[in-house]
Amino acid sequence: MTEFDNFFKSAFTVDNVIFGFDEGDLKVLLIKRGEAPYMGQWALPGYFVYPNEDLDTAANRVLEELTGLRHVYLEQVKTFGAVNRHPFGRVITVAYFSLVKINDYKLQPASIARKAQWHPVSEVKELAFDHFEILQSCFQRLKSSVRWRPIGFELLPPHFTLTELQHLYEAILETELDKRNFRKKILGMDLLLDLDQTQEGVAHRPAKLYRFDREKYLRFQAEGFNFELKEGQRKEVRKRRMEAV
Amino acid sequence: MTEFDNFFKSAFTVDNVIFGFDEGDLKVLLIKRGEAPYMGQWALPGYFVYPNEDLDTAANRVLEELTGLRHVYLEQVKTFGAVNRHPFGRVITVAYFSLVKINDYKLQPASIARKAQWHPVSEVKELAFDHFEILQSCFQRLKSSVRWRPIGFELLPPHFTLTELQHLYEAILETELDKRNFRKKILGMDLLLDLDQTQEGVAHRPAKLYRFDREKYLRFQAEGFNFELKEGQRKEVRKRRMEAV
DNA sequence: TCAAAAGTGTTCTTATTACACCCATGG
DNA sequence: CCATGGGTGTAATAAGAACACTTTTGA
Repeated sequence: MTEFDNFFKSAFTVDNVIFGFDEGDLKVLLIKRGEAPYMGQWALPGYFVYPNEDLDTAANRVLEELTGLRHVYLEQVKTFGAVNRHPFGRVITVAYFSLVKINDYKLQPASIARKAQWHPVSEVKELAFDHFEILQSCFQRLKSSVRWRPIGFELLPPHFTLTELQHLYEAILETELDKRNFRKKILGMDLLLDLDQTQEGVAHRPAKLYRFDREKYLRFQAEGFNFELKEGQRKEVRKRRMEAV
Repeated sequence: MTEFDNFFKSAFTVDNVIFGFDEGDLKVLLIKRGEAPYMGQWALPGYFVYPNEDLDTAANRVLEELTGLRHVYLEQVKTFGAVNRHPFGRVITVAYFSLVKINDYKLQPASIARKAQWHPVSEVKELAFDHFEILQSCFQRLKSSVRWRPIGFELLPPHFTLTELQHLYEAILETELDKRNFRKKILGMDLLLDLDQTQEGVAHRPAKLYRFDREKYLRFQAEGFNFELKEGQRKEVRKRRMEAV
């Protein structure tokens, strides 16, 4: 076993791209680093994985220490391991993204959280380490995941309007969707529960409130359900597709 | 920096699910382990990542040492890091799959390759470490990737018939495709170059040979091309989909 | 009564599916 | 002349895309 000893000198971390949705914008929770390296720069929340800790556990821990949230949607995206990506030595990082209801988020007292702040994804330009690249990868993955699984709901409060849901999809997919077509499709999926309630205190006709019917979704999944939300196609861009059978 | 020293005691490997296509079957290249742990069991080719080596480089190295092949399609899939997955200590592994033209493969003299062998993916039941789980993940990823990018060609010789291509898709997607619909779609994508050649030495009408027009694909990509090959739908299974705009 | 957002149907076009026969070749 | 796989078209159905006006509420 001694022949392998030289390999047991590296470390790995998890980094967590925590997405939230607020004021019509997709946001990401960043931390202002209080220590070297990259002191003073914004970075993704992340930490070393403890020796007795699984990767998913570590990602959940990072999330919980920062936000207090548990049982949140979490997806492993990609591992980044450029040789010199970390000044302390060889450190590879496993990138995750998670989806939180932004109003559930309470700043935790942990020191790491002292300088945490939500940033619109579209406005983030630079981050510590290779975190900007990680953010890009996770955002791309979110875009694609959201079209195949009904995970968008994880970003909304339990009760939401169809317009809120549409704005969420528009923010993630970076496109505009047609209101009538969107509603037709979403309601046609039969995954939203009409709560027979309406918004209150809005200066216009109040919208109906819905919630995601998770139980029904699980049943559909068991039957081979296929959730698919396509990217909006700009009229000018003719799409080439190949679909066999 | 000493506070982190305890973290720099782990290692990471890459494991490579090398897919090939032969005799109508999707195959995976496995190695019979000649040393502990799991001596005598079939395993995925993989090795520790060297301290000065990027992850992709390591995956390519593992592939080249075993097959002699370079410049092969390679895709990172997922990182596996269960605490006790490796008996030597904390070792996480970054799983890749690669696609090779099985006839290009020549067994390399490297000792690691001494017991390498192609196995039909569908017949693999058990592997060393958590490699069976890794194989499953990579196979699922291949299934999904092959529908979105024209990577199937990587598994075929440079010149192929439409029937060969169809069989390849059928093997990967584990479904049957309709010959006429398949051809209509594939040819309609305008990505195959008719070589004005036909098969020779077959006891039936010889099929035309095509090759993948990579240059045209790159041009299409630049223009926002969208390659999409859908899963064949069984008639009995009604598909539920949601597609907005 | 106005502003603001909610809500709603139809038509057109495109893509998918299902399906069966003739063709060219080697043995 | 037969066995084998190659090659082809059309019609029916389903999904996607485009598009504009009425409704409800609070201020």
